[in-house]
Amino acid sequence: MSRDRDRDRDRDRPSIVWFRDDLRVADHPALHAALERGAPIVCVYVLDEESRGIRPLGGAARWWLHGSLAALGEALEAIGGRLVLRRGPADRVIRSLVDETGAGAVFWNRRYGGPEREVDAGLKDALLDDGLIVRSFAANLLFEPWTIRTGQGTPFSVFTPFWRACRSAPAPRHPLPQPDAIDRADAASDDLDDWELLPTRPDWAAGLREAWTPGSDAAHERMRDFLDNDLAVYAKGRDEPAKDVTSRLSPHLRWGELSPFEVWHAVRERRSGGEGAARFLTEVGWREFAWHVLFHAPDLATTSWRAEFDAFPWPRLHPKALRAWEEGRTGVPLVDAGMRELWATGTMHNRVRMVTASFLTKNLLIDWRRGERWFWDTLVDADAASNPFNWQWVAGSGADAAPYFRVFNPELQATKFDADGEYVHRWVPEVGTDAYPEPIVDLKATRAAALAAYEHVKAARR
DNA sequence: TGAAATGTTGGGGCG
DNA sequence: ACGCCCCAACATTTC
Repeated sequence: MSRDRDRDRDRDRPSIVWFRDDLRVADHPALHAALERGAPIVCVYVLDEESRGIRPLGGAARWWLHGSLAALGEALEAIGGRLVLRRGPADRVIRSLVDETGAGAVFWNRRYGGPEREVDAGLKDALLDDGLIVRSFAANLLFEPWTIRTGQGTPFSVFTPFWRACRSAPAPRHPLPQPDAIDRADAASDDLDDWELLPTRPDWAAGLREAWTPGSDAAHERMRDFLDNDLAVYAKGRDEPAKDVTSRLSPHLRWGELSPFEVWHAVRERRSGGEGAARFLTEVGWREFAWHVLFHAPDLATTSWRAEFDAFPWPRLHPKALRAWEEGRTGVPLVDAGMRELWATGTMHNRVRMVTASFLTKNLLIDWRRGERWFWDTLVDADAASNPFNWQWVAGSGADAAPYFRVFNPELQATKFDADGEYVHRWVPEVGTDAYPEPIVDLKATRAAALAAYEHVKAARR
């Protein structure tokens, strides 16, 4: 810190704050640091579809990003700032922005995906070589992935001890205050509409608009609503998809409209929430665990975390079966309800995600990567860690995964968690009529076939 | 954060 | 009164 101060001889040269998966103003350490530095600030977001290994955003994600950037722009303008939009390879874009503005410092909050870390590390080196101040901050995870280690010094591969270690680590810091004024430096900006993040032909986003409001204000409002009304019944109600008792905070966290530090402390302050509060924080813990695992296995979206799963004999893909699953036409009511909810709203209830994923990988015997891709394209909350992590969890190839032989029976799951059929009828109104098709596969027979195929994995382990 | 098969137990009907 | 059978309820094992 003091070294930075010594270096920072030109303290009137602007600071650049590079916004990424942290589209908020409150509890934003990089912005906070820039304000403390004192020089005028350039706030920038870079749409990077070119850097090596960066995964292109899915359609639902692009829709969300548009709304979130618009909201962030307004939030910054409300305190005298402005959001500059640029497009291109991030290292080149940021460096040219430094040249244009004569910036003396660049601040950002850390990313944890493999390709993103490479971009950031390369840029940091280049900027330091040019004599700039460069600082990165912990903002989007409660626990930096490399700080949580087993007694052997290795990364965790099982959730429960991981979360126990987190709980005994230094407590997450308190959120930073919301800034009230920004002294801004100007730079040319793209027009958000020119990025064409929103769907046009066809406009499939009507259901998303109805279900969601991207942006930090809506995120904070949703959190308060959840804590006030749902936390008390969360522990029991979270498993029933017809009840709207889940937090629905995942996309807001995905885009950093809300920080996990804000969530952590808001929940802790309502410890009277009791069982619901503890349970909800455990779910936040699974998010942390997914990033911990991804940090140590950056190719999680393409490679089995358990190497022996490479021996799994996935049959040749039946495109019609995949398509039926994607479109909610499998003839299995709970599966179709979930897939239709996903397509319509960009989200799916957690329990139904497990059921639909189990059905794809075990009843249809389709590689989990296919499902992961579809969810990546259609979910508003898919991130580089949670999406592949949870797919591998269901498939059995992942860290602390459900054993492969755990096959969900969609009919039994429906009777257990949607007993009166409310959720199914909401999304599949024609169920029970002639208009609804027979199941495309026999649940019992395909379950047996999946278990038989799994024998190859067991053999490979030996 | 399974499901199904298999095993065990105990109440009650019945001859 | 007693043994036998059935079967639900629950527990354990297996995949």
